[in-house]
Amino acid sequence: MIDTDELLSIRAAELYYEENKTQDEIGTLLRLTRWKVGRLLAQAKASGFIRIEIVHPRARRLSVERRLREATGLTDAIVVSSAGVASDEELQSRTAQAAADYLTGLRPVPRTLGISWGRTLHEVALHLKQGWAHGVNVVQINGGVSLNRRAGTAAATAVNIAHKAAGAATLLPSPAILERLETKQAIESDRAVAAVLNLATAASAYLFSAGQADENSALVDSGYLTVEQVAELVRKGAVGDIVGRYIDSNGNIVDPELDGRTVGIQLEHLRQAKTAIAVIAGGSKHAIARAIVGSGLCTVLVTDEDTALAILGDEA
Amino acid sequence: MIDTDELLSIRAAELYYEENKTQDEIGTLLRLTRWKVGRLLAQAKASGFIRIEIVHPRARRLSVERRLREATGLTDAIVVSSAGVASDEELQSRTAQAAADYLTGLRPVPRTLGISWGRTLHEVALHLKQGWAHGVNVVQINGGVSLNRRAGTAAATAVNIAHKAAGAATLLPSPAILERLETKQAIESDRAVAAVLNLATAASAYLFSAGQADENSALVDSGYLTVEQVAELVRKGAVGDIVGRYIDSNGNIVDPELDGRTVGIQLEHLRQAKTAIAVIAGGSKHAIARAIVGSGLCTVLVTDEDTALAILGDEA
DNA sequence: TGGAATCTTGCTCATCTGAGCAGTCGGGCG
DNA sequence: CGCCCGACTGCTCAGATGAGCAAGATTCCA
Repeated sequence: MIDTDELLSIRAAELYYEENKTQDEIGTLLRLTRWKVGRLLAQAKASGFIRIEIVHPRARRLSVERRLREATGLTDAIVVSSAGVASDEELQSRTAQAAADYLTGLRPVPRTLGISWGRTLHEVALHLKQGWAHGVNVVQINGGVSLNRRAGTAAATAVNIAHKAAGAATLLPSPAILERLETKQAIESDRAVAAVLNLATAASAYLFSAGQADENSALVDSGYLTVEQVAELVRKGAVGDIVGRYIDSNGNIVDPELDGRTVGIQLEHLRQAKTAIAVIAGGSKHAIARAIVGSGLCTVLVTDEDTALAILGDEA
Repeated sequence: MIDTDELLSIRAAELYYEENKTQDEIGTLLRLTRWKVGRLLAQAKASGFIRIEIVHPRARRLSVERRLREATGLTDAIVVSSAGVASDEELQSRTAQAAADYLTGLRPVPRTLGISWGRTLHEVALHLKQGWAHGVNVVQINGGVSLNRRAGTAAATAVNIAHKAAGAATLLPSPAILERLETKQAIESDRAVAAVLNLATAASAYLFSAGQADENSALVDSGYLTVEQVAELVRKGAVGDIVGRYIDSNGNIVDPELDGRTVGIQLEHLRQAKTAIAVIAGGSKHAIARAIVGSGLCTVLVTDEDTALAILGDEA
């Protein structure tokens, strides 16, 4: 009987959703009352036999967002759908778009926005529309790329975002990581750099991404770290970096010595920020995303469905 | 504006389907009238952004069935959903189940059912429930397996189906293909064999599957044909076999000489049958399925979604 | 076997939704 | 400049649907 009911609910669902017949008609066809049909349909939905998917690059997964907010205490969560996505690039592009949308709708509009740099942030900048805000000043919160061909992308991102919001960009004129602690301290005490760091500390909102801890890290690409150094960090428990600082799965600094040579705001500062928006997408960033959210490094997370589910622990 | 509308329709769809809010509530949230929301939703559906799938082993695709009936003139078409299917075995099992269901519901109940044999038919027999009908006699319509370890499955299938319907099974005591034409003629003129063939010709309904033309064919497995012989048939245009007879994509016999040595009812007879149910599943049988349906060799097709779409020419 | 507890069924009623229609807006053309 | 056509909007109204309820069926013990 229970088996018969299940089969009936499937037949009813077919007629209802595929043939869009009315519950009444289905009742006639299946020799049931329309109430029974309604109940079968409800049962089919409850059992998860009916899957409704919104297939669109800008579709979000509100139910996952809600679960994330409830499970983690995030102020806000934006989860883009992975439905019908072929490549990781597509996923990152969708997520960047969503971050741009979120930033555009953010109220109150931040007077000063602290940003990191990287491929993701660059893409967010691209997706922002001219005039997305008026008079938002942008300040870099960690040392930029300056060692090789990538020189300038960090600056470009900040300038781009500021420009589109009719605001000014303040760049942090410093490498991300210095070789010697003394050099780092010297740079930080330089008046120009110190001023930028002060501004960064006073930002009304932060926007940043994160990097996975492997040979494809942006810090390796930029020449700040070697593949071997990253491997060593992984051995020590690193899952990825955020504003240039490597953390483990609990959100703790993995290598204090290295961290001491890294220029930018402190993680503690991010933890206390009122608005800290993390934008993280892609299969390789599940671990770092989980670490960031788990240790309260952001108040808002913009990510893709798979990453969100990984954070929630629903391995699918 | 058109872009804005699309985005709005996605937002509305999220709220409607994921959060199941009422159109009214969505209207309030999005600052729209509820009629506008209704229209956005309709638009989202029409644009195909909303995909509703019924995920269940016994789910059917009624819309595809209808298209198939209309496009081919089949009396009936049963198409099982491929949603969430991992393996070809799963697909074949679902299809066999559907065939069993169809047979059980078939009206008028056939007095005599002519069947072929093979993995698919065997599985259909397994899925039939004890007492699926009362007093249906089963007769084999083509020569059975008898050369090797598989001996007996053909007979078992027929006996099983008949037994579960409280009827009698009549076996065709002959190999499928004979080496010499004379032997075949001799066998056919044997009184016992001729009687069975007569009975087969008079069956009120037929149920059969089909085999693809490659080295995995059941006829190769059973030792009736060698891999080389099948390869040769393919060269001549064979796409598969039905009741032991190889046909090309137009439904014509590929090798008349071979066909002359094959024991069983004629294809012409199947073409004229009032009820001829073909059960065909799996990616490797698209070509033979298309040939059978295209040349009117069956009046009812039970198959999987992918095969059905292949027949319709919607390469997905 | 009796009887209570639970589940199922068919119903009423309130709400939700889609079809169709008239008023309104905007843009193109005389 | 004004008129007309088409698209869009908000509405009425009827049909479709879900919540809640009471009666009937079923189960499960004692």
